[in-house]
Parts: sequence; structure tokens; C-alpha cells
Amino acid sequence: MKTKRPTVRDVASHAGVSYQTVSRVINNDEHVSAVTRDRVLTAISALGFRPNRAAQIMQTERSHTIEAVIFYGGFNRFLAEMAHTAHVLGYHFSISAISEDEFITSLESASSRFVDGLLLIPLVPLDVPYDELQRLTDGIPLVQIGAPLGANIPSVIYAQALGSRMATQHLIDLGHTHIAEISGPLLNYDGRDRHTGWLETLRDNGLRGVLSVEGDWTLDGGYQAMNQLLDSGEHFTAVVVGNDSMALGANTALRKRGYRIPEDVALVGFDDLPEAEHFVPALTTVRQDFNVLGKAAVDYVVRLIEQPETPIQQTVLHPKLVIRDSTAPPQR
Amino acid sequence: MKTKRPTVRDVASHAGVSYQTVSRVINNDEHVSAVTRDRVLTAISALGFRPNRAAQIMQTERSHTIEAVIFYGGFNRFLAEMAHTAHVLGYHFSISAISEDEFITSLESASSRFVDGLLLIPLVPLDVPYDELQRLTDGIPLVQIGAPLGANIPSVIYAQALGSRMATQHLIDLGHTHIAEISGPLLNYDGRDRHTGWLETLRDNGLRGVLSVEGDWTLDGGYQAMNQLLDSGEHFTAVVVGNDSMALGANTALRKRGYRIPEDVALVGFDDLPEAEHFVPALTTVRQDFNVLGKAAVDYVVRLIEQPETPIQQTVLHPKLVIRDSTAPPQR
DNA sequence: TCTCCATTTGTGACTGTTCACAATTACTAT
DNA sequence: ATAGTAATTGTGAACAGTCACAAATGGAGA
Repeated sequence: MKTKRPTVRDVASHAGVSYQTVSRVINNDEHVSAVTRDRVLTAISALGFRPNRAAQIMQTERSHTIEAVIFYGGFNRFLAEMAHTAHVLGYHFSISAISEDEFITSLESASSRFVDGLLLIPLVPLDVPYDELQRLTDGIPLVQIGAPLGANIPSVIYAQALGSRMATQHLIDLGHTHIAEISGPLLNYDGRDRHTGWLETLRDNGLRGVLSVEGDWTLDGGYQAMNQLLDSGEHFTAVVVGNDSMALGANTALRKRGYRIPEDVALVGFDDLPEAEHFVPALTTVRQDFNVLGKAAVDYVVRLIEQPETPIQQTVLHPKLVIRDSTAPPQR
Repeated sequence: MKTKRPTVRDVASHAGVSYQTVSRVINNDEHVSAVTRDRVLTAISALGFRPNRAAQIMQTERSHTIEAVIFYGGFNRFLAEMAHTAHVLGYHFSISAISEDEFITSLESASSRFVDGLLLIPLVPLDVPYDELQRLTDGIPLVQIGAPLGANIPSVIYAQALGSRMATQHLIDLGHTHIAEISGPLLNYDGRDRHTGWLETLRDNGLRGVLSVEGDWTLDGGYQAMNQLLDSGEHFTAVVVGNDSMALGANTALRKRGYRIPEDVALVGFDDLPEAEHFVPALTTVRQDFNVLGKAAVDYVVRLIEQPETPIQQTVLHPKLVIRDSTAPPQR
């Protein structure tokens, strides 16, 4: 039943030209007269010809594919945006969803699949330096999403520490002096940087860190972390929370124990989830736009692919403090 | 600089065997003696050989790739889970993020890329029947996520109408008789089915639909829709909302105008977002697990690929009513 | 020792495209 | 008309695997 698909040679003989001319037409080569081009195009649609991608890839050693390497369980809200941006720029988009121990293997196999560009979305800092990555991938252009500030690797990041500083400074400006923290996992890039931002801002203002509990980014983690803070007996009037999910969990914990927000405890989150505005109270938080991040990363890797002279750089996006109702001056 | 990558023939001469034997080894063919296999394996790692995927695909006409076709702006929380499941089952995962008018083209090109299986995630009902889809894709196995109940197409769905019935019945059981609705877009599969569930349950219980406003799935849409309901002047004590996001927006609208939830107006959502439990009040909603859905779809398409005799079926997953604090009996 | 059969290994052909270069055609200027 | 040049078209080879089949090898039984 399955009839063999037509090839360039079939099209060629149907149009009365050579196979090379057909190849030129499907690759939009300039050097084809309008007349022949039309004839070939007619033959192509008459036969329902579609170039065999595998053969093209084999010959050109390019697949027009960008691959995102993600870790299972990580934060991956930007995938759809990346896929869309890639599509708009004329690239296929694939995802390699791996576990940490498959990381090296995955990168190594990329070149044998002729992936044109890689998007690295690590959960935790990679202990692999950039030139080693380059070697593993056989020089495939690569952009890392999330990296240490100032790292000498093509990367796109939101300034995490800066965001955390803005959040903390906001509380200080409101008059808070006892500011606790629920951090993300300190092994994460983002978790650590946000923690540092909190710590340094307190120090810069002559305050000391009351107490910090490490959470796991989840709602439940935030809930439990807040209970830990409350059980510690330490006095605090505000908490800087590592992300909005944990802030929401923390909020619930506070309410359950009869605390009012922001009167008794002020709360700042991080991310600005779409829902954050509708939390009760509406959450003051630090906004980062994952669509912007995803698009920037794809744009950059495409530039690296198409213009190899593009310099290695780190694009640092600036988050924005969004003040809502979960923060207020401390009560006497 | 870029040194040419080794081929089966290089490995063969290095190991002192024929290229066919090398091919057998990399394909785990039984008919190779342990001794030769070892020798080849040694040569492979000595030379750093990796089989050229493009050449393999060209020859075998299989790419071991599953492709998800998604529409920009759609709901895509299951992508990461799909990618992971595909990976576990030994398939690459790629995303074709397209606009509606590119739909046909995208399907047509799949066979020239030797995609092994397709996952279709439409926003709105497709006007393309299954055998036409089969023709367009040249018979590539295909699973649709979200489809009309009972549709004769390989698909995995959550029983939307059923979920909506459970939500509505729950309100009726609590004693509500005036139950309004904020629906999703009625052009969507899900939006329409949930709407139907609400409508039919009212009818089955001898009640009439007070009022239904069509929302757009978003927080803001829910907010505005609730204001429309309130402005209508109609009397209602409960609202069935098309999803959790809109329910949250509706909740905010109610609070802003001084209504208490659930005392003045009871609210039911749909989806059970992780955050729903932490809304104020905690949201009663209908849970569907997108990870389960994503995994089921990938499992199914892989079965269709590897066991062509697998029958066409529709897997219907059942949502679950989760009762929390946003519903209560109506006040006198 | 010889035959037979099963297992392992090897050879030639083929997949469908593009590259590099050669050959042809068309066009302009003398 | 005629050479010279530019634009267009064609030919052979190559890419790196796998398939189908043929050949060689090994071991068991007569």
C-alpha cells in the first residue's frame, strides 16, 4: 500500500530538468531562471514531493534544530515560548528531558544528531566549565539559562540577587528591622543568589539576619518553613520568601495560626506568578518574565548559530519589584 | 581544526572486522560473538565513534522521535512530563509550536522528517476527520489530547462534562437552586463540554440555568465575568467556574464588592492547580492531573508505534471533586 | 574424517540529497 | 558576426549508514 515517496530525480524527470536544478529550487537558489523554477514547482506539487529531511541533514550536517536540555522536576514554564520563538526563526525545537547523570551523554550525542544549537537549563550549578562543554558538544553553540552573575559563558539570566535586594530594601524602607527569610534550595543558582541578596542588603543596612529557613520551592515547603520560623521563637516582622509558591504556602501557615498579613508579618515573594495579584492579600513580589527570558535565550542561540562571530556574553535581565498588599510598615 | 568524525568503516578497520559487523554491534544484534563484540566496542570508544543519526534515519526511515503539535497560547503544562516519558521510553521529543493556519503544513512535513508518532494538542475542535489526518501524515501514529467524548480517534481525555456535573451536583446537594456559570470559551472542546455538564445537571434536577457568562480562561477574564454576573441583577447563590484561574479572578471580584465566599456566593473551580488549596478561601474544584494525562498520551502513542495492531481507542480519565472551603450550603 | 547445519562474518547495492566542478546557453559589446 | 563574459544547467561523486544475500567458520553426529 505504502507507495514510495518521490525523490528529486522523479521531480527532475517529470519537469524535464536535472536533479541538481530541483535541488536548487527547493533551496531557493538564485541561479534558476523563472521559467524553469515554475516548471519544477509545478512538478513538485504534481508529485506531492517533499525533500527527505534525513538526506538533507546527512549532506549538509545541519538539522535546523534547537534542543533544550532540561532536568526532570525543574522549573520549565518557558518551554512553550521557546518552541514558539524557535519556530518563528525557522528552527525545529526539541527537548531532551534527562536526569543529572545522563547530562554528559546527552550533550555528547547532540552532535551526532546535528543539533544546531543547545539551550541548557540546569537545576543546580554545573561543575563543567564552558570549554569542556564546548568539547563535549563538538562546538555546538550553547546558551545557558540561569548562571552565576558574571560567568564567562553564553547565558541569559535574571539578576536574582538584585531582585532579592529590592525586596529586602523595600521592607527596610518600610521600617522593618527584623527580617527573616525562607530561601529556596541553597544548592540552586537562583536559591543561593536570592539568599545572598537578602543577606547582603541586611548587612549593608546595619541589620543582622534574624533567621533563614531553607525551603524547596513548593507550596508545602513554604508552609512548613513558615511554621519552623514561627516555632523558633525568634522575633520578626517580615519575611523575604524565595518564590511566590512558597510565599503562598507561608501565607496559609500564618493565617492558620492567627497572624495577620501584612500587619503582623509582611511577606515578599519572587517570580510574580499570574495568580500572585489575586492572593489574599495580593502578594508583593519581584517580577521576572519567563517569556522574555525564553525568547532572549532562543534569539541569542540563533545568533550564535547564524553569525559565528557573535561574542560570548551574558544577558542580564532586571526583575521588577511589584508592590501590593502583603507588605506594610511594621506595627508598634 | 574540525576533524572528520569516524564512521563505521573506520571502526571496522580499527577492529579488524567488516563495517557490517560494526553495524550489528551498535544495533545490539544477537549474531555477534562476544569476542568480536568486545573488539568492536573497544574500537568504538578508542575512536570516539558515534553513529550518524541522519544516516541511520535515512536508511531505516525511523527517527525515534515523538512530536507534539501545540498551538501558541494554549494550555501546555504537560510538555515537560511528555518529554520525560518519551525519554524514558527511548524516544526523542520535539515540539512544533504553530499557529492554526500552519496546522496542515506541519502535519504534512512530519513524514518527511520521519517523525514516528504525533501528539495533537488542539485548542479548538479540528474540522479535519481522522482518516484525513492519517492521509496528511502518511499514516504516522497519532494521539489527540482532548477530543469529543466518544470520538473515533486515538485520544486521551479527561471527562470534562462529568467533572462539571460533579461540581454542579455538589452545589445542588448543598441546597443551592440558583447556580450561575462562568464558562470557558464555548468554541473549545473543554469549554463547551464543561458548559454542557453544568446545563444538563441543572436540567436533570429540575432547575433552570440562571445565567452563564463566557470567560477566556484567564484570571482577568474571570474577574470581569463575575462583575458581569453581579451587574446582571440576577439572583444566584453559587457559581460553577470553568477553571481555577477564572475562579480566582471571580473570587477577587466578589471580595472587592463585599461578598463573602462561600456564605454569600459559593464557588467551584476546575483543574485543581497546586495553588488552589491555598486560595482564600481554599477552592473547591475538580481535579485533573496533567502529568497523568501527558504520560498516558505518550504511552499510548508509543504503543501505536511499536505494536501496530493496537486498537484505536479513547482513554477517558475521570476527574475528581475536591471539596474545600469555597462551597457551603446557601444562607437563608 | 566427512557431511550437514547453525552461527557468525563479509560484500555489493542502495537510501536521497548536496557539493564541486564542468558544460552549456544567453547576453552584451565590439 | 564574434568573441567574451555572465548566468544557467548538468554530471559524477560523496555523505554514513543498513538491507539482502553470500561466504566463511565452527561444532555435532555419522
